[in-house]
Amino acid sequence: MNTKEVRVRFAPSPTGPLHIGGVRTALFNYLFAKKHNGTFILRIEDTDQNRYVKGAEDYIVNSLKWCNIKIDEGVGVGGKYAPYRQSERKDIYKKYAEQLINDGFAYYAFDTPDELEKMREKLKAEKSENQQYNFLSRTAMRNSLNLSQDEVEKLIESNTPHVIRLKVPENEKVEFTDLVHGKISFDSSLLDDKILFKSDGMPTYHLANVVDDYLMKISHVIRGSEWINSTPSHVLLYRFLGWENEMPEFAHMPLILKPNGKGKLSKRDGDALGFPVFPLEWTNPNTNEVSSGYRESGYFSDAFINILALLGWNPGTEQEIFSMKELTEIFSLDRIGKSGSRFDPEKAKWFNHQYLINKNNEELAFLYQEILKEKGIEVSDKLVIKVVDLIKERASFVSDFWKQSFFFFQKPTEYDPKVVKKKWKEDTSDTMKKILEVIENIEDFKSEIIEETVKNYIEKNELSFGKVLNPLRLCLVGSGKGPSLFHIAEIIGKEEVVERINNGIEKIKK
RNA sequence: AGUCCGUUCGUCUAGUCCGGUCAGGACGCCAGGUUUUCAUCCUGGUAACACGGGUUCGAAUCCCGUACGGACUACCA
Repeated sequence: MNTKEVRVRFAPSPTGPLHIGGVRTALFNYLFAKKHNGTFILRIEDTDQNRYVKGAEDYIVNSLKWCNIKIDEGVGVGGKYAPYRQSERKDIYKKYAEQLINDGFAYYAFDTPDELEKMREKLKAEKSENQQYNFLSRTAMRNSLNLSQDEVEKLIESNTPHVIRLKVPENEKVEFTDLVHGKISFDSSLLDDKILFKSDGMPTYHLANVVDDYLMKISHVIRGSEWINSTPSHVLLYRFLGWENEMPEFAHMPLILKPNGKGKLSKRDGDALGFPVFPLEWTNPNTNEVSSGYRESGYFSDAFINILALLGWNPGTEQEIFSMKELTEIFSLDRIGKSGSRFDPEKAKWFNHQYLINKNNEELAFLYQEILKEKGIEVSDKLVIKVVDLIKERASFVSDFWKQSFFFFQKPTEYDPKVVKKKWKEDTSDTMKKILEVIENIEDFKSEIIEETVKNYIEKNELSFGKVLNPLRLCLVGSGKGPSLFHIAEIIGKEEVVERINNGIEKIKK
């Protein structure tokens, strides 16, 4: 391991919302940085003007904020190596591209899209192993390797569209050590002459990311494994630019796969998979299509982070619940797995449940109050706290609270027919009438006292618990579910209990 | 098609580097227990080393091959 300062970057392109794979990449970078007292940088790779999506950058920043992934340096916060938006660094890249040309490692290419297509078709027809622009095919193309210097100058002066390509050598072994996968090697003959500079005056990702990583003194490049195949081109760039000794270390993380089996998870999956792929809800600015987010679906951000942290990484212990702080203390790259993982919505739910039951009642009540207000229910925080305490173990999300507790706030409007059929017998009305009397006589309407009184009555009259308590629950709740009947009774109060029993006697008929 | 990467219960995974406990945990599912009910909870159960060779006293672990999966092969990142 080297001892240089850890500086890592998360470098998304603003072509749309971040999906959970992107968030995980950001998270792993962040955790690695924090673990080593390093710096986490956000760099926006907006070199493709055509794919730019309005609002995407804000979305990325907001997502990281929600996740509690704090940006030390970069877009939105600034820093020593500003600007951090590649479109604003445009001029920097040109210099290096020209340096590569002067040193014989790159060249101008004037081929039109048409000509490129013809070349590929021709090679295909010849059953050539690949149709790349490479050491073989470039000899027949319109580029500065084949044209005279005069011609090249003339073409450039007359503003002929052109690109700058990397001159990839033939038959060289290009190797790098990946911190996740170990040594990976490629034969340079299989690499294509990557475009470094596009005809629109923008660099491509390949040039820009190498230049920026070097200038920003990035120590480790942690990214998805879809980048493995272009890494040798990057290694070549570091070498040709004379930066091989300062080259960052690479760690390629396994991809997050679609749960149905096929392929990597993609932004375009939206809600098609039956679970959100985005951290925050996203409205496509072009189509106005809305895709759901984890935040809006009721996930706590700390639970969400916990879920993501364990996708493709594990600490080697049996602990599964981790705070962000714990993660920053124990995270390490060498415990990142090699194979892709599928996201399991069921387990995600379980994680949220764990976080939910560990939250304090005040916080949950505060969140639940918003829902109650929307339903036009105005009740005291004190009451909601009591309710939450009784029902939180039965929920995975705050949004589950209503169906677990509506009966605290309103009378049942219907009675579950199945339960009615099973529990409401011929003589139940009479039993309820008697229970009603018993309840009406309770002075101190506390759950323990209600329970004691009712149970005493049952025993004294040789009734069974089920025969009394089940119909009673039906009256109070409308179904056969819910927390302790006596707790419910205490919270809704004697008057309400009496009213609901009367309603039940009247409305529930055999 | 080529290149690169990968493959342990249905899913997330431990164990692999440094061969040697009935291959461990979690989610899910199933059963039992607790409960006035439902849920939670507790206990138990279900279920995996892709395949074939080799090396070895012994292989999930090392080597080779096959199969399968994935990524990449753009003037996208």
